Amino acid sequence: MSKYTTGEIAKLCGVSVRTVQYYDSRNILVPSELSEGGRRLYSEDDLKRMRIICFLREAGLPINSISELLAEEHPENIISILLDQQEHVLQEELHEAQKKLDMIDSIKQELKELEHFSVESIGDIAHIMKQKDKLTKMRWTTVLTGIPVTALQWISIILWITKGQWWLFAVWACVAIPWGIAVSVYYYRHAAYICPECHEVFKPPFKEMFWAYHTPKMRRVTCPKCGQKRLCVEVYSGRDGADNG
Amino acid sequence: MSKYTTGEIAKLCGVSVRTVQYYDSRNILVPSELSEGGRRLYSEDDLKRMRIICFLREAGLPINSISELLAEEHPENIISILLDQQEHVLQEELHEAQKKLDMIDSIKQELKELEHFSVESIGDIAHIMKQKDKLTKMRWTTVLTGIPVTALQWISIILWITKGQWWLFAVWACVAIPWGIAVSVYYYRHAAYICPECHEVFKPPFKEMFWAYHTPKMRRVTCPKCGQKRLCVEVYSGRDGADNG
DNA sequence: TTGCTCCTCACGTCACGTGAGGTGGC
DNA sequence: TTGCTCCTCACGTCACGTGAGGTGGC
Repeated sequence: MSKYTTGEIAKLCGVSVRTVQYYDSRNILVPSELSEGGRRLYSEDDLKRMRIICFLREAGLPINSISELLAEEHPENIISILLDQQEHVLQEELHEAQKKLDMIDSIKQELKELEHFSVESIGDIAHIMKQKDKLTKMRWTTVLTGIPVTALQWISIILWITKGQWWLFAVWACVAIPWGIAVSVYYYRHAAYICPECHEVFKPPFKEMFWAYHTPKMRRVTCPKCGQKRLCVEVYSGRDGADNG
Repeated sequence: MSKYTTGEIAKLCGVSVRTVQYYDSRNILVPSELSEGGRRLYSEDDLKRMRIICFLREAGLPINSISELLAEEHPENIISILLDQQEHVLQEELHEAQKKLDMIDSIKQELKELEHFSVESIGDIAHIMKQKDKLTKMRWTTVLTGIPVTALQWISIILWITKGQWWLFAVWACVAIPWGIAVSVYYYRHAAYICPECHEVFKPPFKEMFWAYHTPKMRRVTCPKCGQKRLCVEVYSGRDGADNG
């Protein structure tokens, strides 16, 4: 029976000498013999055991679990449980990593759209991203309730021109005016803006916001903190107060 | 200016009190004030900084990197680098987790096919899985080189029966016999078997192997260690000796 | 006075990596 | 004798979690 040294076992199993020593200290793989000088000597069976340990470690099983498994009289009872648990853990890890990757992609995207970058911009990006879903939902609500109103508008105009039926246009006006008011109030309530200079999150007065120049994502409003009128990124705001988001 | 306690900062940022204290000890978020009793008091700016830290931590950035980023005069220079690095790290993690999941699935698959399970079976599974690709390749080589030989066989038989042309069959025989020998030798050289009882990896004599009953994955051969004739799982073996795999 | 919160040690986590300083074995 | 390998401490990693024992602040 040939005997293997620590280094040989390590090389055969593709791990470091320290790892082999560590498994001894943890009583997971104790050498079957010691030389007179105190060196570890491993048997053929030890090597087989080490191969099993390394294989299970490659699947990510913690050494405690491996230790229990190898000590078990009836390993068939727990191997399936261990594998199922580990599968669960790994799927969690997978989702975690994927979530973080998505975050990083979003941050990169936002970074591109920023003009002046500072540390506080990261806070703005965080704010924008955390409220992104709600903001998107709010915008869709506005657009979707607008579709029937707009449709009614065009139909009524066409009917008025082609057939002289003005009453449908009157109906449209009766619907469109309350709708316009409701949507404006709803939008005002849930929108806030981030100042690109001082990074304040604020709500401008209704009148200013209503008439302000805007793009799909920005609006030209006055920051109450620095007093400047700038193009500010729109974000969702749960309440009327902007500070407690 | 309102001041926040450790617990308030923790709650507002969704972390533990210990985490807030830890960031102080690591000089990442030092409270801007201390009470007379030695309690940490955080300002509004501290809260903003904490939110940035937590946001970057959620993306998985290490606190050292966050610390450097926040200390930097021109963070725009390093934020992109940090994000790229982190993206790399996360993609690695993703692949690692996926690899481990695949392994676990394979182990589960092999477990189902085993009859008697013991700790050593795990070693067998490891052996089977590590050589799986090579074994598959070997089997495909056999099958693919066999296709033209078989095609020639049928064509020559049909020609002989329908048109009485026997010479193509003679050509087939001249090809098929060397091919059969070559394939058998090749297969014998690269196949080994695992005894389901004593878990020995061995090569039976050519003659026994050639005539033995077999299924696609198993062959009924005699284990040289325990001396029993059993259905043994076929594995790939690099050399003639079975021990040094 | 009573809860609640916060404070500082100080050790634990997980599977090793990395020296330091010394020695076995060919 | 000279390399090479191996030995045992013992500390470091990473971002906190978890008590212990004590105290601030309403």
